[in-house]
Amino acid sequence: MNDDFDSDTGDDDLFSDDINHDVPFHHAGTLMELNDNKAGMADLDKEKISRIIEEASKGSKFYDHKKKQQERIDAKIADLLRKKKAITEEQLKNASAKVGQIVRNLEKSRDLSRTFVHVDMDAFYAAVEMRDDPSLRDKPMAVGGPGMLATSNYLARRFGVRAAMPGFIGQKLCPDLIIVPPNFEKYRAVNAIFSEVFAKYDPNYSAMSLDEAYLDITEFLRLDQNVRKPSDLSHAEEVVSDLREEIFLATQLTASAGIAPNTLLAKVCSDINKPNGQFYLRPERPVVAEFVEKLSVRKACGIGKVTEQMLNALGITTCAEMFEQRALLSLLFSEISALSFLRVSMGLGSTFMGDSDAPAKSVSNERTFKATSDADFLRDQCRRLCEELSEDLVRKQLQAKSVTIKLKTDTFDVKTRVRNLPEATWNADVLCRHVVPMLESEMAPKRAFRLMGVRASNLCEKSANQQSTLDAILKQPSGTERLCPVCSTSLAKLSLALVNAHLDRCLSGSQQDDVQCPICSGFFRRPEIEHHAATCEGAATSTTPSVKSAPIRKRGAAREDGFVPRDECQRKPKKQLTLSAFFDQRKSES
DNA sequence: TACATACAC
DNA sequence: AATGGTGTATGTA
Repeated sequence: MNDDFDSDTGDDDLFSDDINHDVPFHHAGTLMELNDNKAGMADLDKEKISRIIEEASKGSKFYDHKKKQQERIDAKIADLLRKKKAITEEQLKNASAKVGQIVRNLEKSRDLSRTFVHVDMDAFYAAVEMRDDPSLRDKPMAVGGPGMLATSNYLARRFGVRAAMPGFIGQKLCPDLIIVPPNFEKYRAVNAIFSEVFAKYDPNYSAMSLDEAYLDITEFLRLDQNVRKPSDLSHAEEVVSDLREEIFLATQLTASAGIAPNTLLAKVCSDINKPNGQFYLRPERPVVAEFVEKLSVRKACGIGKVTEQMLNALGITTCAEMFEQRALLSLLFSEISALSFLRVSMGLGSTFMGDSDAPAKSVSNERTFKATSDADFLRDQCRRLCEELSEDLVRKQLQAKSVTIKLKTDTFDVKTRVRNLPEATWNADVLCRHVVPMLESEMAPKRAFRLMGVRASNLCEKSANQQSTLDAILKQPSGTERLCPVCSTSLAKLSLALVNAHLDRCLSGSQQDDVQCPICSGFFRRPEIEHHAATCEGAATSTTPSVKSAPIRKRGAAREDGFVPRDECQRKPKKQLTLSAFFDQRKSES
């Protein structure tokens, strides 16, 4: 058992380890290589799969961009190795002493007293689809669209088909692959069910996405009075086994879990016995030390593809190696990075859970489209993005003091331009007035874009101001031009009650199937709109567009596994309740 | 401050 | 026909 967390002075072999000094870089494999850092993909024919992916990608702009990107990373690595070469023994020795002190302090801060669980639903979206369509159960399938796959079932993974892979590549890897379009309403409903189970074990559980959450079950374990049958399992294991069983009973879906004394380790552990399994890491220092020693650095949350390559170039693949090189790392990387490496290599992680309702720092809206340099299209797109962003801001009761435009060229290069606003706003027109000029100064006759995005930042909570804003609208004498702050349609012809109804609806976010009446701007369910329109049209004096052309308010198309589109992963609508309450109050006043 | 990069999901 | 969207943190100049 290597138990050298305490060793404060650097290892002697730091000085003798010249193995990698002269190796330029050795990031492994081909450019488009399969990412197999994923459950269910350990023992497949990586060579063949990578070749197929490479074949399908070669020559594309995407591929060229990846190549350029990799060249930049290689240059960074070369830089790193040059820096390493320039380090003297003297410097290393000093660094060693400093790092030793930090290690001692970190060690003193180690807390093994709490029990964290990371729960991860197995191939969540795919599992839901298979549950509801038995004909899919014995077939390789994935959830997503032709553009991008959100997740795949375990059969498909055997072919190398995985999340974040475009559908057409998936088809090449697995000609029989069935691609099922996502149904987020359903996934959210399922999530709501097993979230109740989470809440039973930890009312403060922290959801990372629709299929993943952290729980701190310390308190639950303390209070748990259940008499359990004698078994080999520890209390924590029994409890988590129960939790997974409850999830299964409630949803017919399996989950995997990791149990550990901090969130970092719990996350790693949930992957070990996936699918439908759990792994318990006993909260004892030697156990943690041994576990972490063998761990690939890539498994740690926060160490991604690029950092992994840099560490690999330094001869570091495991956490044990990372710990050995702690002095070197403290010289080559920023303080923050070096510290986080050190914590990972010591098996330290967060022992409290992130504030689940921390205020958002930014809100954004972006969309990919067929690459174009058409100025009118781009301006139009820009306006649309601003309008949708505005809705989002109003719904969240946030105003922005800065706005950023993001543009991706047809060659996949990304540019962002930010502008500070004279005053905080959520108004679509104001956003647009600032964003469009930034867009225009990036447009050039030969430059085509494939994505545009708008981001609001420097946010301030606007609950107090909200009242005055809405008051201002509502208090305008009827007959003057009143515009809805959300959808900007004129509310001039509406009675106060109808204005309220409109705002209430607009602010709380309309449902997918709702249709907005082009005449009175009210929202109606599809079955009701025909009837409503007839009456409304009869009452209206001006000529009106046909109901068929009424704007159908649609949420963005949905994906999974992080590509949860707009609004898919929202927190509980706490704010909306207050807002509705506010309107209810107003309605009763009038 | 402004912008780019890395990362998670 | 052809590689996503949302959000946070960090590095750098």
